[in-house]
Amino acid sequence: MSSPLRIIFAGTPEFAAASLQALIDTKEQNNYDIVAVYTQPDRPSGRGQKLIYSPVKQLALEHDIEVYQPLNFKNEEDKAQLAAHQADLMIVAAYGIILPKAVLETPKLGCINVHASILPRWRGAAPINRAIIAGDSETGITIMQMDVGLDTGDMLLKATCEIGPRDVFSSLHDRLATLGGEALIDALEQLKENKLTPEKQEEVLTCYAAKLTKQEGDIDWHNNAELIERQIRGLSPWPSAFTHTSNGVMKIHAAEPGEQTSDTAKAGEIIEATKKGLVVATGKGSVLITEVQFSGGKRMKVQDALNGKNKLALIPGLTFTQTSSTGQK
RNA sequence: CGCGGGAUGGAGCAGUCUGGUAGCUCGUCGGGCUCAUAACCCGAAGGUCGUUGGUUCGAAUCCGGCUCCCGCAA
Repeated sequence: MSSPLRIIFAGTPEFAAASLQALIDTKEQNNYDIVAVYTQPDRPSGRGQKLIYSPVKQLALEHDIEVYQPLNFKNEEDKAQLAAHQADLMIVAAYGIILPKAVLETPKLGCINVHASILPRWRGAAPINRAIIAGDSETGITIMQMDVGLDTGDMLLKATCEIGPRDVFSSLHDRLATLGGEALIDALEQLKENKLTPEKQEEVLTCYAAKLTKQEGDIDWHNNAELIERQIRGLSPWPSAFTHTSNGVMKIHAAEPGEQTSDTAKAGEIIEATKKGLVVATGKGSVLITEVQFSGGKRMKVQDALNGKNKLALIPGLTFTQTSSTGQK
């Protein structure tokens, strides 16, 4: 084996950290040299005003890898600094910063991206959530050569993964994160041997995974049960599906298709409240809500919620409402 | 100093204002009833009340410091 592959890694959240971890785990045997890690600048987030290090930054620090956090790559200094690493390759995973052409062309082998969907379906920011919400039965990881467009580059390698009927964002995310790391290593090894064949994305099949907004979580109980149930599973734990109860806003973290239906119940009405969960009527069919969270409290099983102070808001016959139907933002 | 809620047996909560025997709904374990059960009946175990200092004859409760958790907002 010749000189090590000089790699720059760029990523921010947990999903990206899994890929970085995979690189770290295999760098000895595969001869990788992770010369720098790029991640978004620390921002005051969370409560208070604490600066939280991104998962990628934390991992990099644990392994004594240099971390860079430029705002963007618009100024020459940042570009020069990037070039100074003399990298062969830059790996980007959920970095969250647009890379201009000049940056993409800086490393000898360019930049490759770990994307959490089977492209060209679900280009963009929230592919995992969108796949669940749309009811896809399969998704996966695409490793691609980046170009100036948003997830439009040529595809190098794909790995698929099923979406189960009970999958919520977090469960699918974790599986994809692991799969992403594996696919990345796989791709790198094949790249070294020149075995990858770039494949163009078929334009007609593309669709974009738009960013999630808080408002999308506001459940319209007039929709049919399947749609609502997917909305709940795809948005948990953030921004999370929610509804209004007699006791304030209630987030809903997990749900399954309901078995019971009622001819008389209005959309949003609680039909049944048992240990198994809350059966709620919708425009068509019902959903079984199994995990909820009230303001100020932790998420909990419906079974537990029925024991405590919020039980009065969960009595059969009461109706959940959507924000827009009651007025106000 | 962004706003606010919270920490009490394994879980969810009450009790705190007005200091004085640790309470509720579940779960767990044992027993009973039943063709059977996630149902019902009887019984039991399980808590230094987040931490620390103070006030008091006496603190879950009043006062001060600290830690952690969560909602909103970003």
